[in-house]
Amino acid sequence: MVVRVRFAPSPTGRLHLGSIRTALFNFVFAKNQKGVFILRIEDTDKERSKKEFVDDIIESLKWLKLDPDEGPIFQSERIEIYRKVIEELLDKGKAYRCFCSKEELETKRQMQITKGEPPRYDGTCSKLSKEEINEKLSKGTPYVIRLKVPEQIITFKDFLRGDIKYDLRLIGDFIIAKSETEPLFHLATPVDDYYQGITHIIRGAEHIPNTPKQILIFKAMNWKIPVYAHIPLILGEGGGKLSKRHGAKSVLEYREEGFLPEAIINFLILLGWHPKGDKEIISMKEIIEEFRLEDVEKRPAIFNVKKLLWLNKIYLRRLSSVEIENLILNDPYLEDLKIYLENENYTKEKIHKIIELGKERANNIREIFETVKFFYQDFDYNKELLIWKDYTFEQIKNSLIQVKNTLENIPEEKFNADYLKQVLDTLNEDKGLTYWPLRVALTGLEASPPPIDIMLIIGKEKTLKLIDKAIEKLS
RNA sequence: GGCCCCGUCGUCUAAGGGCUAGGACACCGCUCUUUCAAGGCGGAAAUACGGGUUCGACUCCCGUCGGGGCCA
Repeated sequence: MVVRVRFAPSPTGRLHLGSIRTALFNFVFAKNQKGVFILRIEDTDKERSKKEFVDDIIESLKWLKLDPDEGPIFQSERIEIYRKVIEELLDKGKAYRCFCSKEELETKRQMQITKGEPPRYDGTCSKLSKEEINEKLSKGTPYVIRLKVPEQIITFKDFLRGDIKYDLRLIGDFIIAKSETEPLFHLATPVDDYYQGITHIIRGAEHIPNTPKQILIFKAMNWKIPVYAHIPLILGEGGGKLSKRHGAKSVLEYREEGFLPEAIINFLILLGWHPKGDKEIISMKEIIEEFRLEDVEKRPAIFNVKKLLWLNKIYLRRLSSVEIENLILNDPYLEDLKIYLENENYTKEKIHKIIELGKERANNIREIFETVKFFYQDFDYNKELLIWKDYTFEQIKNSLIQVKNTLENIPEEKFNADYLKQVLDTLNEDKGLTYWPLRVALTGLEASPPPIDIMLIIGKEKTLKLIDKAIEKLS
């Protein structure tokens, strides 16, 4: 039998890392099993579902290369299917219309709470005769549709956790639809899972308590129950489910910040699963080969940004400057960085070198240019910054003058890394006296790439100008 | 509050009756170095607690505590 799994988000907000991880586990399992990965958009809540969030979901999956084999399938387009199921459930007496008003229900609920009973529907309308129902219908009394829930303990198997028991008496006859054409989550989901031939339901652990309700629909319709596997939640750094409220960023925000999809995938798969051995860096290809659903961790994992940063840095350093350039050129989310690639002061070759220098010091693509901004804009600094160790302004100034004179005498054809190093290294016993003020003069920063690399990019003329500026500051 | 899930370094995890409880991120130190980053070397750091079962428990069972989720 072919494995079929689905990722079924509601388009009610931007997709964050917690959700996309569910998609990733589904995707990886499907590919490992040579199965089918389906995208289903659960948009039955018309109030909260938005087109922009549907686009966000699709774009996020695309960026991370988690493309669905089927879908997107929209629940909002399948109302007719749910209607048929609801009618069948009503016909078979597995579900019934409930005409109780909100006020009635609330009073009953309060009474149950006072008595210390679990608040649940008491089943009044399940006892209505055909005549009573027809009468209420003809009067246009508003109603909802409830499922008849047997008074028993249900046991279902979770692929990761084993048997989970649930006392159905705590649920009561719950509402499965607001009307024949307005199905609720607990109806639409199992109906779709059945009709879309889903074999394995891999979803977040927050759905464990929902599972008995959905299984009841399967049972009422006499359908084969799929395998359920509830993967652990990702918790925010302060504890608590990862959510927008906890400051969880959306997938596409990470994209905007210049994170690499490979790093995000690598990071997320390691939250709850790990390959054999001590491997930390793993490609999608390897994940697909090695993934075993049964090896997935049960305990919730706390989201740790530092590790994501580390992984991203590793993937970033693997890219050549040309690859980084192409990423920027082809990603509309990084469009504003193009100005750095098209700067007329530098040749293509020099821009590649700038990227190379920035890349070593950056966590993500955007940071590359932050660390080498001095190549692109005028800068200023306090003259105190020029001071190396305990040297005086006078000594620093002399050092800079010495450097300047030396550089001035170097012919253009000898202005290369090896020669510059050879000459500058011998100027002072304490190399810091040469390089620190020079570096500050060239960058205005206390932390930057090495001065020789910078000089080769900006050229002799600009270098001398910047040194002059520093000398002037000290005069 | 009721029900459910989960408990190994700060974090992600490895070991599923016998190990000096391993790795990675982060942290600290040393090294390299003009600075930063990266690299190299080293360090500190965990089986929540209490009872069982067993010759032997991080591992199995029970309880407590703690964290999380769902419903209200």
